[in-house]
Amino acid sequence: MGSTEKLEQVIADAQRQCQSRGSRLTTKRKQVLSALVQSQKALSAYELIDVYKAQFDDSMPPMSMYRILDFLQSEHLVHKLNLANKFVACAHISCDHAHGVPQFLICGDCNNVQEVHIKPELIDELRDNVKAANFYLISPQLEMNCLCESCFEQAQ
Amino acid sequence: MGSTEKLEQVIADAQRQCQSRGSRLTTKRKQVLSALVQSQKALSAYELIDVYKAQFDDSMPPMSMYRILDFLQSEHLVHKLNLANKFVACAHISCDHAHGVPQFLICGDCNNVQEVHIKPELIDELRDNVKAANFYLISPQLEMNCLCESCFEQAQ
DNA sequence: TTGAGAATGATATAACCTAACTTTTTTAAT
DNA sequence: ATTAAAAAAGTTAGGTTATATCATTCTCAA
Repeated sequence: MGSTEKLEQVIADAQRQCQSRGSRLTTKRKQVLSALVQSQKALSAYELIDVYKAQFDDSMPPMSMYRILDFLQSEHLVHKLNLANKFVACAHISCDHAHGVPQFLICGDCNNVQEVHIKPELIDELRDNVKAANFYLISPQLEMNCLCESCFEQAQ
Repeated sequence: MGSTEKLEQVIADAQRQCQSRGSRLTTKRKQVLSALVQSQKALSAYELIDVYKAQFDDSMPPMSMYRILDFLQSEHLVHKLNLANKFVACAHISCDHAHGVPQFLICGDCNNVQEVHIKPELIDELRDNVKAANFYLISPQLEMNCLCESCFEQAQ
């Protein structure tokens, strides 16, 4: 599957998911998601504004971008990486299986991001830690400060 | 042990640790650490400036606060919580055992923080995930979005 | 077709963080 | 004690990230 078809597939799936949840993937939201899906790395809201400007020849105020990103996060189509204050498209929009807990490997140099899955048993253990401390887990997303292969090699 | 003695103990231990590493826990650094140790919750750099002002009747520019926080982090006396853009004193300054990987449970309502330890086997598994993706782990600190017991009960 | 709610626009500003240069303080060698 | 080097802290300025608030436009269903 070429990258264009893959993008279209992802957008179509996102569209369907929103419909089934009674929310609307408007044109702007679709454009922002599309830009993020195409990006090879995590982007800040302001970087995304620049990409949006370039790609769609239209401006977008920060407020709107943040609102759209909030929406996409609430639909689980986009994740915010707090380690980097940047955003990535969910890597599993077009997957069948239910989404498990994501573990994000973030390259501190180039902001390249890998989204991998975590074994449920592992999550259970983390949950046990939480419970033992009398806390209640809201969202178990994990983010880890890494170097990707090429940045790691350059650092040697 | 009362809270005053505990504080003094922690500061003394921090002092010793810095000395043994050839770094200096200056008066200002000590004051900032002390304020953080006494705080029941995570504080932002600017909140910490206010606390510092109130407690020591002295002002501190943001730049200085960030520098001091950088220093304290490099000495492993303070952790930055990226989920909240806030800082906490390490909960194990006065512990004998080597510091394992911390897992931070952050109450999204009141910013109360619990620092717990993670089983080494669990970290190993997370590391395996990283390795399998051809990434190289830099820092494995985990942060989890939670509610503390009392905020959880209030939300019901 | 019209009214309610959702989405977006516009403006302003708050909150977080760092670069770069200056001054002060500390340390260690003379 | 004196002084040069290094470390810490001060100062100024500005960049990045994020949100509050009110106004306008769009969309959908009654």
